[in-house]
Amino acid sequence: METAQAARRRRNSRGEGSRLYADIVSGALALIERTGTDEAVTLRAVAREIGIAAPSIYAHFADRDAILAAVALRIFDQLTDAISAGVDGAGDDPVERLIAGCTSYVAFGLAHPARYNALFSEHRIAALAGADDPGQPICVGPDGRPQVDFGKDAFALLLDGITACVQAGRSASTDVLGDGIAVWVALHGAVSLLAAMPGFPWPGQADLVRQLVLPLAKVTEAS
Amino acid sequence: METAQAARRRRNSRGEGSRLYADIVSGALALIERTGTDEAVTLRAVAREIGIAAPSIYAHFADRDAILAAVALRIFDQLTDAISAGVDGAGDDPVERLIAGCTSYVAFGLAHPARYNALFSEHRIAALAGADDPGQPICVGPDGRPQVDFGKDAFALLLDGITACVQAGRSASTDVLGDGIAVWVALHGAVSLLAAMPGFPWPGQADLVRQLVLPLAKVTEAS
DNA sequence: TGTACATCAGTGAACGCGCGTTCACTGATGTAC
DNA sequence: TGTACATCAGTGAACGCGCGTTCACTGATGTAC
Repeated sequence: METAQAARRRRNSRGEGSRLYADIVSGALALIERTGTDEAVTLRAVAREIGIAAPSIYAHFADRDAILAAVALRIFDQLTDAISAGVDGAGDDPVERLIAGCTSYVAFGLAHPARYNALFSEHRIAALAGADDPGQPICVGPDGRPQVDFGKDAFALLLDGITACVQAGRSASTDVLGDGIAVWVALHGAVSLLAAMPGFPWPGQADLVRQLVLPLAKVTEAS
Repeated sequence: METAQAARRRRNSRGEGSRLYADIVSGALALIERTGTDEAVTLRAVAREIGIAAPSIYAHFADRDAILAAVALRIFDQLTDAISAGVDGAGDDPVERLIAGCTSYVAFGLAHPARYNALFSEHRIAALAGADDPGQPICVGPDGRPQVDFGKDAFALLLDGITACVQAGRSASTDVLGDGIAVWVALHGAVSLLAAMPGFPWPGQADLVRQLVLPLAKVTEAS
């Protein structure tokens, strides 16, 4: 086990205390990446990682779950960027752009399983009310519990992709939201199950993505 | 937090020491069910739960992961039974039987999220070599790591369901194994994502299952 | 320009807890003679 | 049939560890006068 700790960091100057907020998130992310699981994120481990005393965390986060929620928001940004990059590199055909975005989603999840799992760990959502980043998009769900529009940007990209196919006459979808949910569910299943059962003889990533997305997004043959 | 502990259990009589094996698995399962997560399964917590001293566990399990692996095997049996019951109660139409089995899978996962999550927790498979139940189906995966044919029975039921549709002319599948994998991936995604994001406006379970399974299993209209 | 002071951004020691693991042990029960 | 003994199925105390959390504190820095 890693016992080395970061060199003591320089104290932030006055008015910049909130920079520690970002450092704590980065430290937690580094721990997740290095250990492969968010179980490694404890207050003391994060403090060790970034070279501060453990109680200093309380100035910025109510508890461990608040840290993990902030980490999840950052990872969702990375995921959204990866999808955008995949779509942008895929040329003009709307079906190929949709497939490229979905492939990027699955590739991100399988290339960074620790990060991907951290997105969907238990009780992540309800904990977000504890974080103190004022820019966080916190809202209240239909059941009155605090909720964040987690993954909204990534999901919007998916809906855009299907809509573009419909407009180009390449998808028979009459319910883009419903079909988008089905595609998202299937892609999440692919990442989750392939990561959990690496020994199973899965088909290749690219084949699996096409096999899932084309029927669920109701893609039709090119005219 | 629960501090009560089970009454001290009666010592097993000679030659029946292995009954403690089953009691440990039951205790771990009860902990998972009560707390909602397999993080609650520690050697001491399991010992408290069933009224034994913690070191007694070492006679039957090498470590915590070995317990969780045995628990997962038992849960897979429960899941398989639930699917069978769903299929058996669905009449004669092969499509409806397939849908019923898939619906039972999703319903089991959402009704028992703690149990379902325990099936796919990290590193579950590699740990199985540590359990001492002689009847355990341990084999070696293509990468040389120990592996169990986890969920084999449940997956076989799914393949049977698709095959029956093909034979009745109700599915256009030409690759039952490949399409079965796609359906399984999607069903797993449904359970996993709906459980992780309860605040999202998901469609109803029955609708979602049909939406996923009918296209992925290449089900055709009734003639 | 000097200086007292309030505030910010943390520190360091200590607490009590549950954990995995070890060790020597105990007491019932079956078995060899 | 009796009895010594080996074995089985555990126990109970103790260890060292990392954890969350508390408390009083420190030292640099900006600001009012």
